[in-house]
Formats: sequence, C-alpha cells, structure tokens
Amino acid sequence: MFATTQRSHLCGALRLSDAGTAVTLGGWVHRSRNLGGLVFIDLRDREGLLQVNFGPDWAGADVIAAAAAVGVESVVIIEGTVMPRPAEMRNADLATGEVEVQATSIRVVGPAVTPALPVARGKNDKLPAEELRLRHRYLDLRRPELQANLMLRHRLLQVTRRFLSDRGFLELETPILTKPTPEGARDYLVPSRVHPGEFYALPQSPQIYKQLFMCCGFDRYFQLARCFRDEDLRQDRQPEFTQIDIEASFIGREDIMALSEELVACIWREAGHEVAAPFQRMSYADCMERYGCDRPDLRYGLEVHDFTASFATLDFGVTRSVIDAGGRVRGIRVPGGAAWSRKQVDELEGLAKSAGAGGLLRVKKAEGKLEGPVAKFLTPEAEEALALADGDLALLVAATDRISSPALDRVRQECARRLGLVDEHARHFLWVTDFPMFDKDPVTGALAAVHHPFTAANADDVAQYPDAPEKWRALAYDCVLNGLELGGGSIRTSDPRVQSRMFTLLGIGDEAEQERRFGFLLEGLRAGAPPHGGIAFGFDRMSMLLSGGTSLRDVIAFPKTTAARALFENAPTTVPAADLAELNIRSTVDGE
RNA sequence: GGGGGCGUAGCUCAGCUUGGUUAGAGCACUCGACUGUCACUCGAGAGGUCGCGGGUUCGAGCCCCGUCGCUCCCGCCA
Repeated sequence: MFATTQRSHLCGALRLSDAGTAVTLGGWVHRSRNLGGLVFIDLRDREGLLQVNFGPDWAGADVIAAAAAVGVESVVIIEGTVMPRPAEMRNADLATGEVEVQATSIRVVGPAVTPALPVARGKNDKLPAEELRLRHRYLDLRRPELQANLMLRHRLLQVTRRFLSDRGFLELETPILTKPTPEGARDYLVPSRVHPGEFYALPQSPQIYKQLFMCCGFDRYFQLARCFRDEDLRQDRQPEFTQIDIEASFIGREDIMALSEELVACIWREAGHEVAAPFQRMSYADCMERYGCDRPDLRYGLEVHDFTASFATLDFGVTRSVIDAGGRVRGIRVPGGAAWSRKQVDELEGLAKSAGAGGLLRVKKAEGKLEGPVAKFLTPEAEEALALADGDLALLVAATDRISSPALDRVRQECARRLGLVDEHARHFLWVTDFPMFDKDPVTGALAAVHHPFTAANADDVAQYPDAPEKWRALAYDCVLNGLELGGGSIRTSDPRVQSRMFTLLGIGDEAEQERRFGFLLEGLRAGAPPHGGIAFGFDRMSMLLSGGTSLRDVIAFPKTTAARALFENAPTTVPAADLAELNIRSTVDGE
C-alpha cells in the first residue's frame, strides 16, 4: 500500500518473512553507529525503526563513507536487501529486530541541519522543555510517541465517522464564521471588511445550527466540529478544540444515552479497551450528596455522609451556629487517616479552605479513644453516627451545601490519592442525569442556565412547580469517566413559545432583543420543529485519555500555550496599520 | 484578573543555602581511531548575553526590585 515510484516498503514494517526481498526505503536517520569498516543507520518512518547495515561485503567504500557522513534527521533513500539477523544479533526491543537491510546505495535527499532538539532519546532522557518542543514542533512531532498519538487520533476519528454514518447519521458542516452570542464563554471575533464595524464570531459550538438541521428534517446529524472559546487555558483546555457533535430527532434521553454508550465502547475498543455497558447512572442530586461533585470519580469510595441529625444536639459552637442557620455537618471517613500528622491534615484543611470552607473539623480514633477539638462534645449518638473504627479519621465541614460540597470534593480526591485508592487502570463510566435547569445566584437571585438555554425541562417538574423554575430538573445528561467529563447533552426545547420563556427566565432581554439575538433559532422552531436532542463529546480529551497522556497538547498537532499563543508559527501577531484600516479597526494598544 | 513553580552550552542539569581567581557534567556537535553495533566504544576539540533591565556591593549566575517567557492552579470556561 505504501509503495511508490520512489520506495518499496515502510522501514518499520519489515519482518523476518520479508527476508531476501530487495527493497528501496525512504526515511529519517534516527541514529547511526560507525564501527570503522561497518556503519549502522537506524532508519525511521511513521511505522518505526529499522537497522540498515553498510558493510564492505555488499557496499562500496564510497557508499560506506557516505553513510558514515550523513547527519541525524536527514532524509535518505537507500537500496538493499532484507536479511535475517544472526540469532545473537537480534534486537528484541525493535519490531523489526529480527532483520536488517544490507544496503548497497544511499542517497541523501533531504539533508538536515543539526536538530535543535534531540528526536532520538535515551531510555532515561527527559523531554526538552515544552516551550522548546512547541517552538520546534516539526522536530517534536517526529518523536515516535507523538506519531503514535496522532495516528491513534486518526483512527478514533475514522471509527467515529464509520460508527455514526453506519447508523444513518449525516456528516453536515456548519459555518466557522458565525454570529456572536454574548452568552457564556467569550467569542473569538472576526471583523468584516465588507461591512464596516460589524463582526463575525467563531463558533463556541454548532449548537443552534444543529438544531436548525433538525427543523430541516436532517433527522440524524453529526460533525467532528472545531469549536473556539476565548477563555484562559488549562492543561485540558485549548482555545480551539474538536468535539463529536451529535443531534437527532424523534428521540428521548434513553435513545441518546444508548447510542452514546455504543459509540464510546466503539472508540475505546479501537484503542484496545473493552467497555462494559450500560453505564452506571446517578442523579445530580445524589452525586452532590454522596460526592460533593457533579462528575464524581467512582473508582474509589470515601463517600460523603450527613451527620447533621446527630450533631444537632451538640453543645459545640461551630456546628451549632451552622445548623441553626440551616447548614449541615457533612464529611468523609478516612480509613487509616488517624496516622496522618498534624501537618498532613492541615494541608487537607488548606484544600478545603481554598475551596471556600471556613475550616475542616477532624475527629480521629486512636487506641479506642476519640481525639480532636470536637471530641469532648460528642454525644453517644454522634459517636455512633461517625462510626469510626480504630485508626479512622473523620473530616467534616459545617456549612451550607454550596460551600461544603466543593470543599469535601477536593478533600475526598486528595485523600484517595494519598491512600493509593485510585486504580489507574480502572474505567468507571457514569451518566449524571437530572441536573437542575437553573443555577440561582445566591446574591442577586438571577437565574443562569446550568447546561445551556436550549435545554428542555422535566415536564413533571414544570407542572408541579410552575412558578419555581429553580426547582425544575433539566433533561440533560453528562457522560463521566473517572471524574472527567467526556461529554454532555440534553433534550432541547422544540416549542418556540417555551424557548422564548426560557430566554425571559434567564433575563435575556425582551421579545425584540430575543428576536435580534436568537431569532434565527426561534424562526426555525416556529416553522415546525420535531422533538430533538443530542450530545457532544470532547474528542481531544478522549484522544488524550486513550493515548495515555495527561496533556491535550500531546494529541493536538499544533497546540497553543497556556497564554493562548502558537509558538511555532508565532501567532497571534500584530498586523500592519494599513490592514487594520481596511477592516475599519484601530488598535488601542500603545505603540501601535 | 490573582497565586505557586521554572528560566545557566544545541538538549538535560549541577553550581545559588553562606556573593570571591578561568561557570562545570552527561548527551548532541567537529576531528581522529575502530568490521557486529543497536543509548557502540575510545581519544581530542569547539561550544556561555547565567531570560532581559535596573539596584546593592570592592566584587553578582548567586542577594534585592522590576520585567518577559513557559508551566501548574484559582477566577473564568452558558
């Protein structure tokens, strides 16, 4: 398949069964070893490494001299014969290690300057600084690890396309130049030359377009969609990213969740992992109650418990005042935590405080005795509720749930890490369902969409609490793996009047304002919209997990730094004033 | 927008605690030797704006202030 007019095989593909074959190979000089009369070159292509041998019995002196002179990372084309290696000279570390090619000619077709970064690395060599790897990305991407990552990414893209296409989903493209939506994340804006003073935005997601496809009757859509958000970056967040975007008509939650489980299993299988479906499900309320988090890592326990009832009678000021004010006392039991030093527990308290808690109450049981600031106040009922075994440590937060949940989440995760409870090979998939529709700002009372403004509400909740939207649950669902959000979606509002009411509840302007900003969606819905819904998966994150990496930058060919800068091509950059003038734009930055 | 870490040869790092002659090592590079290596080995050599700017000092890679870059985290990410 890879044979061309210039080469016959891929270097890394040759095996013992190819012995005796005359080959012409093109590749990069990974490393070379010059033993005097004998020269070895490890030739590399995307398939792997191959040892090429230049010896006087089959190659002329001029060929050997040329092989000895070629620098690493140069591109060469060699001719020769595949030979089995003598048993004692085989290399078990190399897929091609049972053979070598005895070369009769070498031609340097792409001489390389001395590389700024090493591509061939020793077993214990550290990677160069990421800044340098990004600046010299053309070299970094030659590394077998990154080649493997991008080739895996390709396979995951293809298997996703095949899976969805086979099920009748149409791959439809949506615009990259779109309308600014001043909700949610910041948009990347693109000035219009033709229309002075007006701007496009790059899409944060194809959300509205895919809903319009449903209105058009393309009842199953998908796209491997590039999305853009002008927010600050993280290890797992890039300003442009790829999502598997799916939408379908005449479906409910169960349809989307079943389809998604199949898709995820298919993708994981492509990477060599079997996934058990159906996935566990848990309501948002249960997640928050038991784990303090809407995407819990279920590879370990350390569940959060409520001790409010048994602490209500305690004559202890801290818990007393919180409970009287409507708060709760919640916490986790840490087996073996009693052995931790004061300093170690203080560090945990630091985590809780950084998450907003006032402090972390500790009770430990050592040699049958309870210890800690609250110990002497404990009633027999409270002791029984804590249910500490010898060596256990209880870590409690007395506060409103809004404060205690994130604090206990942080503490729980750190305790699991310290206790070695996190099984790196385990995969615990989870559906989180029944999110609230709205998040109510505790200060202003304003409602904000937890998912997005197009999500449909649970009809029973709307009927039961018509005037208390903060009690409505959304028909939304998140797919979680080991505490990471893989994707999320919802059933959408397909009634334009209901959609308009949602905008009103969210404080998105009057009717005229709604028409101006979201009219193109409302018009589509009014023209006859089927019930529909969908989901989007973070494809980069999936690729990262399946390639075994921890940074999105290792599965994206040309990523941005955390300062949202491209170091290789050096973007963004200033442009000549004349270019700005043509766009009717003037920079306010000094010195421009 | 805020906080932490890092920045010394092409690469990875030591040196900084306690300021003091000519800033070191490994790899890579150049030259030489070597016919079975596979991180070849051996010998020799070259290679430095100690991120940048300012300050303290008789003297700064080292101390202080500022700044830039990368990175991790918080905010943010409907």
